[in-house]
Amino acid sequence: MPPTPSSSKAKRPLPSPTSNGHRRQHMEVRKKLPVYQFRKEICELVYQNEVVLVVAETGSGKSTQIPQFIYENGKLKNFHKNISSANRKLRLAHTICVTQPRRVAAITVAKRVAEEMGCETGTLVGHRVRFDDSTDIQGRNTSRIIYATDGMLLREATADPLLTRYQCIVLDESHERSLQTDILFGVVKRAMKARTRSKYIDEKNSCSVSEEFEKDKLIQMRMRKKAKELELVPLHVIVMSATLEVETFQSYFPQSKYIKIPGRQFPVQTLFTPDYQEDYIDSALSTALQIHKYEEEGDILIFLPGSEEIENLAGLLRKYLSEESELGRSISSDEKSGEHEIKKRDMVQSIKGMGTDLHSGHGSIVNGVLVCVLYAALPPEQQIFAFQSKPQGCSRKIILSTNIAETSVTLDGIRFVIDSGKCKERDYNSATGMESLTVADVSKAQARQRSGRAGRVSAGMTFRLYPEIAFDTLDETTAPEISRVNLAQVVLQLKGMGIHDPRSFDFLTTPSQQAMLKAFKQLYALEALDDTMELTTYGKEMAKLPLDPTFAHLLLQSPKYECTAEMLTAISMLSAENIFYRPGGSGDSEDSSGLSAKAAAAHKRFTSYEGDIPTMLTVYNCWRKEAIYISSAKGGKKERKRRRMQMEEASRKNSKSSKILHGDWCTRNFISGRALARAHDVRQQLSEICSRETSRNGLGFDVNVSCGDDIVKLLKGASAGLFLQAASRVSNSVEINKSIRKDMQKGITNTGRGRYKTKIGGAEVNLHPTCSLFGRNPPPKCVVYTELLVTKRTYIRGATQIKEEWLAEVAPKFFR
DNA sequence: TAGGGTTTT
Repeated sequence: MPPTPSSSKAKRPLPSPTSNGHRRQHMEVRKKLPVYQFRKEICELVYQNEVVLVVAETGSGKSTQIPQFIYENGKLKNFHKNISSANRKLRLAHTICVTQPRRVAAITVAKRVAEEMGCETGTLVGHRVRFDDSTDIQGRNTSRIIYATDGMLLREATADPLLTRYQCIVLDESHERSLQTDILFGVVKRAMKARTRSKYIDEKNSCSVSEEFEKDKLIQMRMRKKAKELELVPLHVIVMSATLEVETFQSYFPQSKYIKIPGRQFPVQTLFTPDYQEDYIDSALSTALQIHKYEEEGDILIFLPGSEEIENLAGLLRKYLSEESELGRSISSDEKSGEHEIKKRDMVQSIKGMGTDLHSGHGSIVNGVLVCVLYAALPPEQQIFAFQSKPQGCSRKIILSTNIAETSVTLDGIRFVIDSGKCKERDYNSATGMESLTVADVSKAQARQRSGRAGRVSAGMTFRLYPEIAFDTLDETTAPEISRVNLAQVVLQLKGMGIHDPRSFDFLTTPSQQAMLKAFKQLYALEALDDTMELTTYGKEMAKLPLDPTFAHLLLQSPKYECTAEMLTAISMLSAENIFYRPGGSGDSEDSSGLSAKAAAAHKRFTSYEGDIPTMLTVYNCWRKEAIYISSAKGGKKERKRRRMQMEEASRKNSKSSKILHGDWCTRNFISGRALARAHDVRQQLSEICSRETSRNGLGFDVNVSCGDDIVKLLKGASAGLFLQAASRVSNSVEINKSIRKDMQKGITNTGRGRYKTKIGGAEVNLHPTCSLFGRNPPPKCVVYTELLVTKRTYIRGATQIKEEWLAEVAPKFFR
């Protein structure tokens, strides 16, 4: 059996659950996993210690097996002998919660474990992710092993900081150091300290003396008292990590014990280039062609930083593969016949039944090689080529991917990895408050992770497009996300949990004080915090919303401007991934350039003169009017089947009307169906929270208040919500006139310029080309925006036109 | 005028 990382467990064909025979079969498979031999040792460690660190490489089976060992061993349950029968009835602290950084992993691993245990998902084993909670279907509290996203457990901790339901928390994939996992570390430690029966050694006690810190100590004492009253059993924590970063975790949990479990990987030979490469695209191209020429079989995975590089290289590969083969053929025939003519023939064949009319370029075979691209912004229909097995007549697959293939998805059959050594990295400058996304060197850990992708099916090879001395200079690990983002939402979240001073929160890696301060300032400006940095009533409302503070404020301002229904839609759409699908590509194939024109034309009908907020409304409203969609957000298999039938029925009924199915509507309009569906789900969740009574932890306002066609109300609402992010056009007349004259000479009539200066901060920014205002002539004098990001230039996105004088009206404290 | 890695509530 090849080693398989956790997230793909459920993809393997499995016998159907429930029968004893099948359970036995599963048992055989389980016994072969490296982790199985350690089951007794693991259980003993967990039983005797409150924190256990498990270091296990890919393919050990840790994610699926360890929670089952703990459950089956049952020793932890013995703690319950000591608790009162009343609490036993409450079923407190019976459950094991395993957190995952990604939704898909939580769902698929839960499914796999349920199959191994011979039950349906949602019974003994369940998953809990946003919009999809299988543990909620058959009455609460049935699941004893819950796989949840770490964000979901974090939300739960807001209402229940003691994590009363759980006896054991397993923090999986800790080495990834995602924002949510990192916060969860502190939250779990807090609950553990309150529930422990032994004295907790607190290494942080001596270093902080702030008043808030004293308040936090008081709260900790109260939590301890409550835990005692509830007779809560001690909380056991298992930290699972794939790489050896034990020291970091051990100094964080000084009382922890640690166990190392071998993984199951085939050996991967690593090759470096002798010198630094000037152009990694060119270098990747020749490496891939050489592998293809000299190596018998095995698929190739190439890691590149972004979609642009990927589409470029894909175009080059297709071109060279067809030409080289032709060239090779003509040279060999040349030797015999002396002919020099290189025949040009169309070598590109479409795979029947796989491609859509739209994007056949992505799934095409060139001389027996399937070149496919993979990045998150690519619609799922386009991504499938990378996952499907090779079609007939195809001997090799070359996949070009971003770091999505590092952790988020698994690809089968990879024997060769080509690593550019580059990735796009998000960073945050707390001095300017600007986020950036730029090409950076990968870390050693990342490079190893990439190499590992070649050793899943058999021994593999990895080709690093940089010299070994360059590898030695790389950072050991990537900086944790918490040190690279705007912390406003983190601070709001911690405040919402009743942590008075987030600066003294027990972080695994404490973010910079400057970044913290910046977040405080932003929240203060939004009036979420008062002069004493205490959460205001308004701040408490903001914390109830699963949104960035900017969007939370935008939504909470909407009732005042009578545009709640509209803002709900706009925020849901803007906080989703890219709604508009723009077929990428180098433009070297006619196919792709024609497609981007088609997409642009399709998008044009949604474009509003006033900018992105009204544009998003138009897309959503058109979709509601023209497409048939039934949400599949909640419910199990049966429920989904029922909904699908409902949708087909609706489609039949609507056959006479102009309504079409969701998928067709999205394809026709070059809209990402997944993003739109998600936006719809987000909208439903937000409006549920908004309309729920305040006594039930809601916000208690009418979500149906609409401004109708009164766009001024909407734009004023946008001004009030986004006043911190306003910018006015740079009107350097000399400069503008010069460029207009130049354009006129070139015959360009569209002389609109989208250059702005932010009202607060005074940064020079540009309208991002994906803004609906991009290209408007003349561009608006003043805009508000939802995002500011530095890539090749400093861009604002989500821009909407406002009137400058409104700012004084909506935020008099800031503008006069 | 010219373009965004990945994730989550």
